[in-house]
Amino acid sequence: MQGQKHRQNKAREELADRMHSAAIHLLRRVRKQDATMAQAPARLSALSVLVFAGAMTIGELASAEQVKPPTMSRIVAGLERARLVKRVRDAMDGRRVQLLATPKGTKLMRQGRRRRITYFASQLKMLTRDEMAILDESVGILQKVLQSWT
Amino acid sequence: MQGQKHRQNKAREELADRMHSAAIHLLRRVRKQDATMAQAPARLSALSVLVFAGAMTIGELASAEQVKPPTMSRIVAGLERARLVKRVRDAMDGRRVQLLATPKGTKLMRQGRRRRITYFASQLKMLTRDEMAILDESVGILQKVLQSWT
DNA sequence: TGGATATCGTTAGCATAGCTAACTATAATT
DNA sequence: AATTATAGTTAGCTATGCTAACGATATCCA
Repeated sequence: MQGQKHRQNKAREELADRMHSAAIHLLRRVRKQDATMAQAPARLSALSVLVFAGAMTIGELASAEQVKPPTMSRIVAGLERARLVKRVRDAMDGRRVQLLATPKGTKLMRQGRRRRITYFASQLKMLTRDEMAILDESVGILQKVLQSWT
Repeated sequence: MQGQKHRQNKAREELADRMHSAAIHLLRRVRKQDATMAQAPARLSALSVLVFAGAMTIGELASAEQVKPPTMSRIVAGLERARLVKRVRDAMDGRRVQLLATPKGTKLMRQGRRRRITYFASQLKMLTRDEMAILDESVGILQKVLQSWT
């Protein structure tokens, strides 16, 4: 039935719209906590990947961050200047450069993540147990959508 | 009871962490659709507020976008150059400048929003009716959290 | 083997977007 | 009228995204 399909499309689009908007506003809020870390957002995001997923090359990190290589090259240069990561030339392939978070980088990341998450979590105190459960379930659903995204 | 409180805090932090991460990844995906509009993200976001919430001043728009006035001043300059908004001096208070989306701006926004949302919405087709309902409810909860955010 | 081709990363140059400090113009206060 | 407050802009810094062009290294294949 055509009318029903149309209603379903509309429902999906309204939901998509609201989720999109909520995500934007959530990140704007949370981002402000990062100011205490004295590192720009793209750097913190890249460092986070290195700390929590382990060493990788510039190209891999660029791809993980959905950014072009020259952009990642510069982000890494900044992180290196701040002594948060170090480069190690690949012994097998001289073109490749493995990136490693330094102890300083790892420490900063863990502390920062903790601060950001704690801040957001404190805002969730207003929610009931049921509301928390719904949010919890919804994140799982969203993760599934993101994984199979084409 | 202290043990229970601790468990609750931990649950909140884990949830906050997962929501944070999901929001980041969602926006990275959706953002790419905006390329077709030939306007940068901050401009599209500001224009969106003007189109969907109506005319307002630079300061109000800056505050709505959680950005400082000089930043919004420049974003609006770009939108004006592209003839997507126009400025109208406030008759009551000569310091103020009301911003209005032009017909061109309104049209672009509606089309762009449509494209972005349609793209995201198409990814939601894999979900069941129940999963949609959970996401729907969760967005309402998140909106509530954002509204009362301190 | 050695020249062509492919890959990894960097450099250069452009536009956008965030900030603070300092400025202009207008309004409000005293 | 003089002072103070408010709205917006300008100037100048840093950061982040892109493409195009380049150097260095690896790989292919005739």
